Order: sequence, then structure tokens, then C-alpha cells
Amino acid sequence: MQTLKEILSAHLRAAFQAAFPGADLSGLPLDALPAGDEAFGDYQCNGAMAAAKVLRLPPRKIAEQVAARIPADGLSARAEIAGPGFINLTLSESALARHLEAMQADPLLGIPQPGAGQTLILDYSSPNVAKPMHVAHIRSTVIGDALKRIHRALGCTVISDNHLGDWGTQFGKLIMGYRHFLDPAQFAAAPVHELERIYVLSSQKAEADPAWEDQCRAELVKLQAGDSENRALWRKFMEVSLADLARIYGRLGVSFELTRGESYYHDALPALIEKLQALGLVRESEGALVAFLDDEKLPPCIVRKSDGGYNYATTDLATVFSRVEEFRPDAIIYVTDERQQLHFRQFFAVAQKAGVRTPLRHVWFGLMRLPDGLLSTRMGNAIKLDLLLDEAEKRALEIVKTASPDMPASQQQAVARAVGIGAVKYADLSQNPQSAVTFTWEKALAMDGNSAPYLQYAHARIASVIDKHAERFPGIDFMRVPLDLDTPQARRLALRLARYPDAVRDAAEQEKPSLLADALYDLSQAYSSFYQNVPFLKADAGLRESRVRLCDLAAKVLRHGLDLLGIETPERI
RNA sequence: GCGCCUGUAGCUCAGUCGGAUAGAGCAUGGGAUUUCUAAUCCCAGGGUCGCAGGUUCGAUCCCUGCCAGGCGCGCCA
Repeated sequence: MQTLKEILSAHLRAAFQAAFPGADLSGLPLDALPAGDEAFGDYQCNGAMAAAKVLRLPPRKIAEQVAARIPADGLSARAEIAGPGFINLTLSESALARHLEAMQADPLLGIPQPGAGQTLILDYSSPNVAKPMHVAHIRSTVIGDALKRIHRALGCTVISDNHLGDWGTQFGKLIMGYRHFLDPAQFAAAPVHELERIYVLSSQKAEADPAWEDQCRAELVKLQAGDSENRALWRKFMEVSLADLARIYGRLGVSFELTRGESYYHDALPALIEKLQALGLVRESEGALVAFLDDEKLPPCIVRKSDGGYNYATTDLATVFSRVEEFRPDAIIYVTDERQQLHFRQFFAVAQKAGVRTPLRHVWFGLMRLPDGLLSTRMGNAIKLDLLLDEAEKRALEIVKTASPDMPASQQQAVARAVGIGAVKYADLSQNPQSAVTFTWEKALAMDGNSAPYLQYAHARIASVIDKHAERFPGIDFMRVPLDLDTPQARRLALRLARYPDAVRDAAEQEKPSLLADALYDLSQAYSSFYQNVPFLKADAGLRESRVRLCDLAAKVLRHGLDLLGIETPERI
């Protein structure tokens, strides 16, 4: 169904056209926007000011002409002109109520389906294997997973692919480390931690000792050339790493349609190089094979190293060809940190020259750092993701125990998991992805204010209201009573609910889950205020059902929205 | 040196194609619970939007310069 904003915007456009028939108004911002201040109305249009130059008329004059022609279908009760030429729209209460009832009856909750028929490949998380996940890895994972869910909600077919770093330089260092530093007992007990330990040792030695570094490189070349001993070690590393990753993804509730690491494309690399050569896109330079991108004003892109090995750009190119051929996607989106912007511009340029027509988009996010510097495995100051999640669940459990002492212990545990993990994910998702994140325990574990637990708590209170209504008034179906937005709090809540479908679409268009998180937080605040100040179950029959019905829609939207962020909504907290 | 990004309340951050009196959370101060879950609600204080110009009826937003910080710039990913 159409969103409220779409309906109002269409009305405004029609009114502009009717008022100024010959004029070319395309490209002007004539849309309805949520009013900046509720004192001005529900939605506003700033188009009259923008049109003033084109029409060469005073904006207030234009606004008057337009306001007089807004279709009278009962949706907007008032259109008023204010200031330099704002058109302020106030909706009729009953029309707003009918719109919400339609949303409530729609299994899609009124979310439009612009993505229907489209296939999207989403590449995110993509950790290097043989290293434990640290708090910084959560950004790509959680943002990517939310984008997948959001695009799906808009009708897209989304294939998520975890493009593991399972074939790169670290394996040379790991193989050397394994042979020289391994503690077998530790490896048996906590394999990935032991791999990290020997990796750090081996890397540090490589920095100090060029001979060691050369040996690491040689072991990598042997591995990539198919040496059986190194391949066996690689398989061992992969086995323990994949098991550990699966466990972490399970905790986070994140899943992938495909997990194709760099190694998956290894056999395709020589043919890819031949193809690039045949197209004349690459040439030898200082022993390496390089694509020069002078026309694009980009630095050269190496596709084969002077030692004959391949790098990131090579596998990325092989990957894009494979994906295009196998899935025929309408777009491929890569979610990585900001440091890779240049790499993606180079790689996209080469891919285009090599004939890739599929739109490729790089969605980057800001680095996560600690208050006193960058997180780094090598520097050993990285905080393990498991530790963060453990702490979050622990703190959530304390809260659940005090809030719901009578709840069975197993349920308390389950709620604490949902709340703790939700808090950590939300801390990341609610922030503009592109701003840098300074990790603090306080922020990552926030459980009041603008946080997942606040939203989950609001939802749980609604669920409880609905259950109590069924208990106390058995046989009364609130869905048969029309919505009545009879208080300012109800009206405010109604407007927030009506904005939800637009928020989902905005989040997808801008690839920013934070826009959805913001809208949900706004909604929860409106709900909490409604809940605190307007009685439901104690209201008179009729009004009571109408209010419970509004609660029901709020619960549905919260549950749906949090699900799009990958956050669970327990029925009780 | 070149490129990308960031600079908004004490702290952490929003700010919708340029729009009305720049908003939240945390922290601080005050108030609300015989009532549907107080992880809540209501109220208050707190700002030269890094600095200086420019464009515009109107700039936190666009342009230029400067200052401060982060990241990147052929064989890492």
C-alpha cells in the first residue's frame, strides 16, 4: 500500500500542477515532510519557496494557490500557509485512523514493495579466519545483516555472502607459527585463541626478522600452489575457525545464504588474469601485473604480485564475475570499513572496464576505535566479541532478575540473552554508520534511554496490556472497534506509526539502519508517553478497545522494526 | 604532497532533496507509583553548530580558505 507521505506528496504534486498548468515543476522538492514542530501541523511542504524562482511569483502567493487545490478526499483537514510560504497540513483524525487500520490489516504493515523482482547480493562481515572476532567486527556484521533484512522487507531477494578472508597472507604466518610456537594442549582446548597467539608471535617475528618474513611468504606460495602438507594445515585452521564463527553468528542471530571465502575463487584466478590480459587492461610493471587507471584518475591496481601470488583485487574481480554469472543480480553491495574506499573505487573501475554492467556499491562505515587509539589484533588491545556479549548478557540478567523475580530462571536467561545482545547490536545500529565509533563499555552496554532494551521494554509492556485485556474482557475483540485518536498522546503515536513504512524505505535508500532505529525510538517514546498518561484497561468500554487496538499496532510495528534490525522482542521482560 | 572522512550541549550522538524557536540519550536539579511492568513518565538548566569569508529570501547543511583530528595513497586486506 501507499505510505501516508506518498499519498500526501501525490496530492501536493497534483495541486501544484493544477495551480500552474504550463509550468515545469519537475525536480522541485514538492513532497510532504513530517512537520518540524507539531504546532505547525502534521506534515509540511516547502515546495512553494523552491518553486518561487521557476514561477517568478512570491512564495506565499504560490502556497495559497496550491493550498486551495489540494484534493478534498478527507485526508487533510486543513492546509495553512505560514511564514515565507510553508504549506502546513493537518490530517483529519478519522482519516489518520482509517489509514492505520489499513496498515494493521496489511501483513506487510503498509511497507511498499519497490524491490519486488530485484535480486541483491550483500557482501558483509567477511572476517579473516583463524582470528577470534573482536568488537570491531561487529559493525560490518550487524549493519550488513540489518540491511539484508531491510531490503527484504521492501520486496528484494537478497543473497548474503560471507566473503571470508581465508586465503591471504596470514596463512603463511600461521603455518610458520604453527610449526614453531604451537602449544598442543592450548590448541586442543581453545583452538582459535591459540591460533591468534601464534599468529601474533609470528607477525611480530616477521617484523623484526626479514628471513622469517620471507619464509612465511614462501609457505603461503606453497599453500596456494597446492602443497599437500600446507593444505592439510589450512584445512585444520579452517575447520576450527568455521566452527567458532558459526558459534558467534549463532549468538548474534546472523546467517548467510552463502559463505564463499577467497579460497572458493582460487581456481578461477589464472583464467581471470588471462581475460584481463586479452582485454588489454593490464600490463607488466616492476614484475607485477597492473591495471593502470589514469583515465579514472586513480592509482594503479595490482592484480598479480611480482612473486606470482594474487591479492585482494584479484579475488574480488573473480568474485564479481562469478556472482554476476551465477545469480544475475541487479546490484552488489559491499559493506566494509572506510579504509577500503580507494580499493573499491579501483576494483569497480577495473570490473567495469572488463564488462561488468551490474551496479556495484560500496557501503562503508567508520572505524571503531578505543578512547586511546585503534583496535588491533597485533597490538593486542582488541576486545573479544565474546567478552562483550558475555558482559552484556550478565548485566541484562541482573536487570531481569530484579524486574521479574518470579520468572522461571530459564526464561530469565532467554530474556537476558535477547536484551543483552540487542543492546550491543543497537548501540552500533543506532549510530550513523559513517561516523567513527569510539568503543566504550558504557555505550555498548547502555540499557536505558535510546537503547534496544528501552524499545524491548516498551514492546513487552504492550504485550502485557493485550494479554490482560484478553483475561479481563474475554470475548471482546478489540479489532472490531474502530481506532479513535482522542488524546494528543494517541495522535502523536498514530503519526509515528504512520511514518514507519517511510522509515524502512529511507533506511534502504540511504543504506542506513540508523534511520530505522531513530524512527523506532521516536515511536517508542511516543508510546511510552501514551502508556504513562492515558489509561487503557480502566477506560470505558469501546474507548478501551480502541486504545488497546492502537497498542496492538504499536506492538506489531515495534516487533517488525526490531526484527529488521536483527533484535529480538521478548513478550515479557 | 594528493585524496576521502570528521569537528554540533559537560560526555556520547541525531539533525530528513538548504527551511520556522538546532534536537535526543547520559550526567545534573526538581516532580510523578493504593492504578495497564518506574529499564518508565513529566518539568528545568545547559549551544559563538571548529574559525573566517561567499552564494541565498533563508546556511549546521552548498562553495572557498584556514585550524584540529582520523584514514588512505603498487605488490596487506
